[in-house]
Amino acid sequence: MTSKQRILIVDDEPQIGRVMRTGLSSRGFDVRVAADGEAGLDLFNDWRPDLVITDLSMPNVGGLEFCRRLRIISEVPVIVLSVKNEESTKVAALDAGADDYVTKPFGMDELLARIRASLRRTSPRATDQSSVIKVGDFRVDSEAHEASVNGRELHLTPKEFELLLIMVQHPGTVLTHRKLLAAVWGGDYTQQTEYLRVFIGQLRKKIEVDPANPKYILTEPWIGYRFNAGE
Amino acid sequence: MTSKQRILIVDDEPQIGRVMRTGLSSRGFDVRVAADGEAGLDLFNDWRPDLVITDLSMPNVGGLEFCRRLRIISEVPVIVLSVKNEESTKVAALDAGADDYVTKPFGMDELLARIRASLRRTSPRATDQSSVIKVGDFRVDSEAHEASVNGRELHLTPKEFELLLIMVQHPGTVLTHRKLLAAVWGGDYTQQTEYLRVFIGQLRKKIEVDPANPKYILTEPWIGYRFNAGE
DNA sequence: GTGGGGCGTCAAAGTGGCGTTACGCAAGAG
DNA sequence: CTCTTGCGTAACGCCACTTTGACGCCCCAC
Repeated sequence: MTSKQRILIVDDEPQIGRVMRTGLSSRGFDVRVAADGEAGLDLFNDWRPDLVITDLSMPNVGGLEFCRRLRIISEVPVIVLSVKNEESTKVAALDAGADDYVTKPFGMDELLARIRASLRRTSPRATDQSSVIKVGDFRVDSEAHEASVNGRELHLTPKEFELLLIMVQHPGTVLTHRKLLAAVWGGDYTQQTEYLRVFIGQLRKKIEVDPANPKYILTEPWIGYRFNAGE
Repeated sequence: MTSKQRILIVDDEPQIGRVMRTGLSSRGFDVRVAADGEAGLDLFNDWRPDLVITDLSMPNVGGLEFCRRLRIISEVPVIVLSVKNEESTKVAALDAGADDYVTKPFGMDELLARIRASLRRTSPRATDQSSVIKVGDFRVDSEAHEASVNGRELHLTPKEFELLLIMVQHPGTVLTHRKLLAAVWGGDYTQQTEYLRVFIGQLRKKIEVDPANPKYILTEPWIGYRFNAGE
């Protein structure tokens, strides 16, 4: 699995930092908080985050100065938060190197969308928009419909591919006949377990080292199948 | 001295377009205006601007649909303007591919600062002004609507040309039926895969050495096509 | 020991995507 | 008006994939 995207928050108000930290963490980001510009620059150098969010008004090194100094050492995307809605302030922040300026109060969904937009520019393949799933020995690209095990390319038919896709999306858990059938063939086919017998068999022939003793797709009798990604 | 930076404005309200045109022109930008999404996409292909500003609510192809279709063919920075201040609208626009979202009414200075911030990200590729794309054995001039393979001039119809243009812009990647249809025929034709069968066939007859064994346009069964530009 | 149900395998029959060809229609040129 | 050119549509054969049915194996209950 690709490692989490890192976001550095620079804000001197502890409660705001905490709210944002939990909000962003729950969306799969790795988040750290610095209390002022100095600490922010230090932490940036040590931790090398993928994106920086900073408040404009801070003690010691203010937001503007922070942006300028950060821009000298990095081109990391920066989003500035502020209560000020004056045009001159926005212009100053953007010209200091900020990529975006968001006025408080703001919604978490908007902030997340602006984060996605900024990350899209600098690390196009690393955002959650990416269609590639890596788990264990497997790599599956749901957009290109490509899949591989331990680097070996697989030539899968559409149904085989969808079946594998569901499995890599739920590694380690038991997938019932019903769930698998509904996901691949649609809700009207939840009784047709014979489809699974055939297609699981073909999938095993293509992905297992020894199809007679499967290590990836395990049978859970009377229930369904369990996917073990390896490692 | 490099030539002026080009900005395309897509807006159906003439007076707004005119105001922004004069405002941006006086700051040294080369500005053109398109009245709706269709015209915007056509003008984009011909003129290859460095940045696009679009209104969200337009007749025919709306701002969201415009963003999505533009994103298929280009990574150009896009700023969306709108009177709507709802968070869900902002999120939809940003996730449709917009880089920034500005709520009307807005100040010209702020817009200019946001334009500078967006251009800053892509400015190193300022030579992208050229409308000529060279990749592998292909050379495509989107402004002159000329294309050639290994120096051999191609006589392509408009649809054939647009199809080839999308492909040379995404060499090596899988282009789904849906994407190709949306890019060439528009979002209402994403089911008409028979169009692709016919036009891909005609394109192959014109660009492939052996159309029966294509080396440039490879078919990815059930998914779409992959363009291989050749070394 | 015997029988039944779930599971795996195989192959024939059916379905549907793809490439190809042909034709009708509309728009523009002469 | 006629001719040309490009676009949309339908039909057909080929072939890969899906569906279906048949059969054997294994486990477990009886």
